[in-house]
Amino acid sequence: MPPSVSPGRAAARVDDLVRQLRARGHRLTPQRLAVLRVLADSTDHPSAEQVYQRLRPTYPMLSPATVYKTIDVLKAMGQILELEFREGANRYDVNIPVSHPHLVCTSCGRLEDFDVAELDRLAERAAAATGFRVLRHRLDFYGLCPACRDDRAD
Amino acid sequence: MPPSVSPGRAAARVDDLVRQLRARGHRLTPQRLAVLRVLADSTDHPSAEQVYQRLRPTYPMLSPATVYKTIDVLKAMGQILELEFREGANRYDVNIPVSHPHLVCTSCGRLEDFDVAELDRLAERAAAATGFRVLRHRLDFYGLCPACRDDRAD
DNA sequence: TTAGGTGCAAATCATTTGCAATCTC
DNA sequence: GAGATTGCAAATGATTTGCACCTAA
Repeated sequence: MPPSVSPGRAAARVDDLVRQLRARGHRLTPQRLAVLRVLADSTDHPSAEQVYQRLRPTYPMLSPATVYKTIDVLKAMGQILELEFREGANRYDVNIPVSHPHLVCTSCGRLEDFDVAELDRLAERAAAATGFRVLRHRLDFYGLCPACRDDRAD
Repeated sequence: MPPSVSPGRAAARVDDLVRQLRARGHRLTPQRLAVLRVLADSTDHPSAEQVYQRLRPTYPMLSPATVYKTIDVLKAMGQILELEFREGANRYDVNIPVSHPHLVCTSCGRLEDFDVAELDRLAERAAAATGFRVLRHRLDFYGLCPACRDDRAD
């Protein structure tokens, strides 16, 4: 069973997203609502494929393309954070849709948040030093999570 | 004309890589040497395709697969840093083959180094706080480089 | 009624791989 | 001469897209 956020918070986030979709003239289909619910309920940064797999038992008619298209709409609204990976699928976070650091286990794929207060200051410094207009960032630490570290009997 | 490092430094790096290849029992073909030279001579973090294009005039017989395979060997030796991008090609740095921060222009693809002294400390803090064994990291700031910022008439 | 949405299947595109021919050592 | 390397072409795999049908508003 994948980890989830408190039911109340997830529901509130879904309501929030539904309101924003409607405000943009989007429709609310059962498939789209189901995708929103899975995303809002997850803390493990699922891939599109994982969202699809979690919904298949309940929505056998769902297609992967619909999951991707729903994610596209959320991206256009700036309401989902996409973590791109060339090998393996992209991972998503609809609960904290702005740039923030992560720890990534290169063995099992576990992906968790990690707070770094000074990041914004670093971004400002980078902008000032180079003349770039910095709009977002990505800070990932890659390695082995506790479980995978122990498996490798160190 | 792509930016390049000082001829002496690039040549020394090529010599270094050639030595390491030989030590591992690899052979030195004209194609492979040419790829090493382009990589060592570049500061703009070229993609495999860009390496291929830069060599085509001089080595019309070269194939993209050979560029990829040479990069694979360098990866196995830990002598090249690979920056993965899901959309667009991966970018490479053979001159500083360890994790270090970058600024990335999302408009023109410009990619340059940026030093952040406190990063190692942050990595240690992340490791201590979560139990992960942190092996490498990635810090990218995304935005508009000075030229692209001005183009958008702000 | 009518855009927007869905789902299938085909297309995309950087990268990888199988394999016969060709080189380096 | 042996084994690594090359280059072509086909395969891969996550994601995107075209399009006929459907359905929420």
